[in-house]
Amino acid sequence: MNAEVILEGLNEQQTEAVRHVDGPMLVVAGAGSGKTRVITRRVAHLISQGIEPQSIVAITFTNKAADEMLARVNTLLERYNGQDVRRPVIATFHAFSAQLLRMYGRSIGIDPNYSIFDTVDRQKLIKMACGDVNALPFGLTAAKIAEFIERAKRQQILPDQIEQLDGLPQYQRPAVARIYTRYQQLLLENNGLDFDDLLGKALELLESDEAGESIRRRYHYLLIDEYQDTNRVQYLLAKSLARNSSNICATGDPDQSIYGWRGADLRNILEFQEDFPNAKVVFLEKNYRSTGHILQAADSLIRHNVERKEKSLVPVHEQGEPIEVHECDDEVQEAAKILEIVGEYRREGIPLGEIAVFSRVNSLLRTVEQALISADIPYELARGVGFFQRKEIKDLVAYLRVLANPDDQLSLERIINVPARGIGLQAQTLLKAYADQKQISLLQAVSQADQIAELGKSQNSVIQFGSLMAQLAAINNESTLTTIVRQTIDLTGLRSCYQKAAEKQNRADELSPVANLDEFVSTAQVYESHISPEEQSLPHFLSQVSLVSEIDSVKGQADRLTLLTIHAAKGLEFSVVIVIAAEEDIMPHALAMPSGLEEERRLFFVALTRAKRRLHICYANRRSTRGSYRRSMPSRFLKEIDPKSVRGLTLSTFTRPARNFQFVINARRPTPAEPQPALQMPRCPYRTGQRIYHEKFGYGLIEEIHLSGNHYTGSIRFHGAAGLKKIVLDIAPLHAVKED
DNA sequence: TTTGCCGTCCTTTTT
DNA sequence: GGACGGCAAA
Repeated sequence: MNAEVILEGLNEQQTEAVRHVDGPMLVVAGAGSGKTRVITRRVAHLISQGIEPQSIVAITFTNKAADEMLARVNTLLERYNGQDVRRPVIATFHAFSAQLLRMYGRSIGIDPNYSIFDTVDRQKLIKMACGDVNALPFGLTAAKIAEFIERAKRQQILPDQIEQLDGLPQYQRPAVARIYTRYQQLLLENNGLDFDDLLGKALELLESDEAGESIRRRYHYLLIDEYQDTNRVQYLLAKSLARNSSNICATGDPDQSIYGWRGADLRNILEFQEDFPNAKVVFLEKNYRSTGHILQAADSLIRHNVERKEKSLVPVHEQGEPIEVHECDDEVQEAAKILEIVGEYRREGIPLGEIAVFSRVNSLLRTVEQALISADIPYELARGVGFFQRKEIKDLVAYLRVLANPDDQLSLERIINVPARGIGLQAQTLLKAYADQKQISLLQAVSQADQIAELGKSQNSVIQFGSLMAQLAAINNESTLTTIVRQTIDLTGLRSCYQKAAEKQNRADELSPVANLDEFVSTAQVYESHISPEEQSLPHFLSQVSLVSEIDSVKGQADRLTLLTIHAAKGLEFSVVIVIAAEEDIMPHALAMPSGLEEERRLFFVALTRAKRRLHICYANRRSTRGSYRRSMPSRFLKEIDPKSVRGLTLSTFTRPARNFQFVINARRPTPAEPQPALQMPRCPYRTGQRIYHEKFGYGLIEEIHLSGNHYTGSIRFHGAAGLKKIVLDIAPLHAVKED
């Protein structure tokens, strides 16, 4: 056995981390310091030391990272001993938890065929719960309630402890607690788990005597990447898993913590040494990714964070070119600028796959997308409405979910009349009542349709549907995955129904629903050919489908430009990076402020450090959002970057004599409940060109006014005022101006 | 039962 | 400016 291959090309600190075998270790790895390399090498190293691959668990942040790591470890091991070895477990927290629950869940009362309920399913269930407990807290939508429940679960708050949940108004707590309770019941009845349940139940499992111990006996070496983005439950999960062995290796970078809103707790990484007192700590500070200027820019930016452990980025590459900032009039010009920049690099021979465009928000990427389409530049976008969110795919998956988990009533309700087969709302209500009364599942009620005379005209349809499901269940028992999927598409009539719809609209492009269904078949095929026989069950496949994210589908093709949100860009690198919309209210985002300033800064830091050689940042002076234009100001972060490493930023960018202020006039449209007058906006008491006086900012000129929803917005130009503020103009008394 | 139209609401980031 | 829910008509 020759360990040289595994340690080849590593620096001193990296080698130290890779060679560490037993006991806790924390690797604090700056951006671009070869962290992934260290983890993969360490896995290979452990195996080379005779440790059983199956006893190693490596937790990654995305499925994509997991796949890549597995591929890299395999390559290393092939080079190392030339033969196939059994694989370590490399997965996300969610996927790993899902697998544990499938293997051991029975011991805590979880049926291994459970469905995983995603955000959309969850909302539907919340709505049902609201109806069931007869509560709809004022001003809260199902989505908001779902968010509160999600947060409660992440903090391990049960319904009767709801008072511990902050952010929820006192008077709404009882109602939310009741909805929460009912929601959990509904999940149980559906034999379903939501994303947070996967983690929570896995923790419960690990804390149960019998299963917990056998899991700990099975996994001896735990590696966790992106440790700075773990939440409380994940942290407890890690601690519990490593309880006996203490073989936990956490890697991460506090400066790249960008998931606070999802419950990530920076303390987990900052207090690692207190949790594991004898932990070895390794710092990786040499940056192998970016040029000096890019690092200088990123470093000077992140130094503005107060809550931070001081750390440096030491460049090994040359200075390179300064980063470039581009001022644009509006988003159209910004898009043109992107095309110009991309065109230049292409002429230099840089492949499109080495170039990426980042945005703080998804919506702005769609504007860029339009420009790329018209310029005929191939691109890849982690889209908001991903493949698995498409209607036809969700329909198909719902069928499969019912097959795998007959208790999944939610999915059954989705497809009972899709394609339309004459089982309307009335028939469905009858069936549900029948099921309730007989204490059976909805699917069982369907199979007994011949005994429900009240169904009347629909009875025959329901009977036919019942035999269809029985037929599919039989196929499910005796066929391979791909066959099941294919047969489901054909026998249920999904194919023909979408085919007809397509013919009607006369659109047979590659994005057609039918093509998507076929695409799903090949997904199943790929899955089947890559996965070990014992994992080829339908539930297993479906949980994988539920846990994939948009970023997982980004393939990084050599001939395509990549469009990403900054969050999705984490962990990736590109030769050329173009960051768009570096503007106040977008980056930092208005909704994250003011408490989220440091996380927003870290986000911008992550964006900058993805670039290897060239970095471009664009901002626009005005930008159209939901139909109308709004003034925008360059991001404060641009000011924080060391000017020596920037080109295109002039002093005047931030010190213009006149400032534009956005304003809002509170002018509520009367609600229908009010007797008078008709639904009409009051006339705006201000007009463009009007001069107004503000106590603090002096005289200003109204430049634009437009109606937006229930109020008027626009911008005012004040002379000599500093910084961007939003102010509120009260409609009455006329001309009274208040600061917001 | 299905379809289409209209009003409302929201607009961050994702496993 | 877009998605979704409710409601009315076919």
